[in-house]
Amino acid sequence: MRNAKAKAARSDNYESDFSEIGDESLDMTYLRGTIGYAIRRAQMAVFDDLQDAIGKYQISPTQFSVLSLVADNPGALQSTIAEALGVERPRIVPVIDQLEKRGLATRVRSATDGRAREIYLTAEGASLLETLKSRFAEHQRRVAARLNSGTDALLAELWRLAGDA
Amino acid sequence: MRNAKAKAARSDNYESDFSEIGDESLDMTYLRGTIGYAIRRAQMAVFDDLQDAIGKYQISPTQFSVLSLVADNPGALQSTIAEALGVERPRIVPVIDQLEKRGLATRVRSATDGRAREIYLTAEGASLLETLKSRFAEHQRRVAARLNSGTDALLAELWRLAGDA
DNA sequence: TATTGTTATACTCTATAACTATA
DNA sequence: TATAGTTATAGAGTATAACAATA
Repeated sequence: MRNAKAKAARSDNYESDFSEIGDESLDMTYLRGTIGYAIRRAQMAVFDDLQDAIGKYQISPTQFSVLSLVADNPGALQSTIAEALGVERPRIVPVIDQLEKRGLATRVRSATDGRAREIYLTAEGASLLETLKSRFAEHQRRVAARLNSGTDALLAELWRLAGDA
Repeated sequence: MRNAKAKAARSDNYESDFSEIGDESLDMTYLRGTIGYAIRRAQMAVFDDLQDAIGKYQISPTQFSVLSLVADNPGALQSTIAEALGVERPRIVPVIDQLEKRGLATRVRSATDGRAREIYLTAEGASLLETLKSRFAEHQRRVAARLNSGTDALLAELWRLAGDA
């Protein structure tokens, strides 16, 4: 399942666990040998687990990223955050909007440059982040337990793929 | 850049390479230690490279997956394809629609079950797929060259993460 | 009654372009 | 003229629900 609703409240008459015909599985030899598809399936599974871990706090992976980034970089500008996360700047606006609306973060107009907004966590935001990090640590332990070699080796390879080794 | 347009025709006055303020990079120690975020960034980079490789053929990663799957499993049903790819069945409909409209695949009503549609590649679809696979192989070589250990070891770990080791 | 494929709908993620206010 | 943030818009991608044809 890829989201909370699917797991929590799937319609009873929508789908049974097994289909009548075509339940033979397909030959996926080719796709299983491709890095792109393997990454996609791994991400689907890891994000599902993450959703289980922090979904009940109504925090998306992106929101979690921003919270942790601002915690370690208080006063960071929105454009700097966007650049660090590798997304375009308009993408960050609604993310901060949500965090601000929930009282987890605040925008502070820069004293030295009136265009810029420094982002800070509120006490509540910092507190929630600690809870989230604790849940996240459980999530990562769960996911890492599936690995054959160590987490650090996988992380190193993933960051190499990301071009930021 | 995450898509073709961004690279090909970015507006000249939209963004320069360096911002005036806030160009210091942030402390990302925490995020860089998380599997979920590392996978996300790796996927972004790998899909960017894949886009470079097959984007000019107007084929999305999902379409490529379906083409290769149908090539190795002629006559596969839409529901079986959806299940193999881990997506809901309605998701497959527009994908097959597109492939059919371009003459790359065909729907054939099953002789034994009038509800089912068997999917086959056309000669043109099979031909294009061969071209795409050749381009894909270059893409995979390029991406794999970033790795420290071998591709097979990474694939094994990714499929373990995906819960399908 | 159940299943395959489909349509309708909605929500998320993402990017681009253009606007505002400041510099 | 350039930059930070914002707004508006559009296009993927994904899921859920309900429907038509068939079983």
